[in-house]
Amino acid sequence: MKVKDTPENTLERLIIYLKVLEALEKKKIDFISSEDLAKNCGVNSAQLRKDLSFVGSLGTKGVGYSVKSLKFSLKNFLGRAQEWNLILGGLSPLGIFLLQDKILQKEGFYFLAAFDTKEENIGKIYNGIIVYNLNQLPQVVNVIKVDIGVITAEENPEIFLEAFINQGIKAILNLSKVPLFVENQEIKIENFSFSMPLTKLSYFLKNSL
Amino acid sequence: MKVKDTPENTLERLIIYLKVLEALEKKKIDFISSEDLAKNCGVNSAQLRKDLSFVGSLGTKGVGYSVKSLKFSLKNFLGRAQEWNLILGGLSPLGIFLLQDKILQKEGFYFLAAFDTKEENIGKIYNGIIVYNLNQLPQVVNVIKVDIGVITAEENPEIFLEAFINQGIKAILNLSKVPLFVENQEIKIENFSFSMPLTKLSYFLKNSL
DNA sequence: AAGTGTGAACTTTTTCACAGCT
DNA sequence: AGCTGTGAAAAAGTTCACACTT
Repeated sequence: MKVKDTPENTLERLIIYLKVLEALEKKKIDFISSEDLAKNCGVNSAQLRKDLSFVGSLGTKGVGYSVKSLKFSLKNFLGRAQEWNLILGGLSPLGIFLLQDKILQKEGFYFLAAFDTKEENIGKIYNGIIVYNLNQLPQVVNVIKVDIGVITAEENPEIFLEAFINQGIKAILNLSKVPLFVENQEIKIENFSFSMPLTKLSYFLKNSL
Repeated sequence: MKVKDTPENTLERLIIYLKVLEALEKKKIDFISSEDLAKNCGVNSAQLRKDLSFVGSLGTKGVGYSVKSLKFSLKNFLGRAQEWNLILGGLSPLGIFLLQDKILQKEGFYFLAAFDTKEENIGKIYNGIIVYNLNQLPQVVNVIKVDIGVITAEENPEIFLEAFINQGIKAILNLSKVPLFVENQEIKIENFSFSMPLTKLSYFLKNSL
């Protein structure tokens, strides 16, 4: 699959580089050195160059990097040159927010359907996206190609995880309160909640007296 | 400040352990071994025990860990035994969502004020939280103790960052599109956007054909 | 002259394995 | 007998430093 697997930390930094490059592009910056880009990304230039070496030989010696073409290479490498189909599980306030907001769409992530278990929510429509009963998932998966399942349920998120996995969904973003894990290496779960970065900050504050 | 600094990855895992312990407590589980807890947290038991050793000697040899007291120790260690005061910068849809939702409150993070630069937003009230003009920040900071500044601006997030730092705020959660960094080691910025975990998933999907 | 790409040195993190406590 | 806590070994990640290209 790959000569050397990209480490998790490198992957995270590559995503940061991509975002910063997008901002630089808006500022009409055409070329940048590893030194300058690194400063904008909170790393040192050796780190940045080593990280980029996982993607390829992307710069010009003596010159630096083309912002546009580096951005292009990173988007490709990260699977962000294409669009992805999402479904949502659990109609919490956060779930409804994500359906209504356009941020994810702008980045190429499209919600195609939502699922819930509470009868009163079935049939509701948010931003053109229909809420189905979770037991209708097999039929929906039959019709559309689902890439990523996003779990926003406030209660029993594992019910949605199980249903998603049973329907062959391989990538899960879990935004519920409780982190979820599976043994199966073919399935990737990303756990996130706002309390993660906030707790890092509370730890920092507690220890910086 | 500390004998040995807690590594970033350990810190992140400790936060996961805390969340999982909270879930176990709800399931009325009183005691658990490192082996079983580790399984629930997606790590191996040696990792978990080593991580916990940064917090202290928390288990009982031959027995395991008390769910309640381990949770308590972790909360204390992570600065989550106390409440924290937040202000919000930038009245985007995400910003409004965070003001209105109660998730962060339930975890001990309280928004006390919001700030924006657009005249039409000043004076609005969400969930009892008043939106001030950013130039009123000094007066507000004079009256209330602000622990964490949360940036949700869609445009020019750096304006809020600068204003927050100028007012002595040391902890920043940046939820804007572009990651922000500062040299000053006394200030801690956590950058987060949903596109981080989603891009990790798109990378995974792209490479698991 | 300037700045990339990368082996080699160094540092940090993870895993192993077992002594020691209950 | 069972499971923690932790030094020591192994693995992984970061930084250095310089050969090499433009």
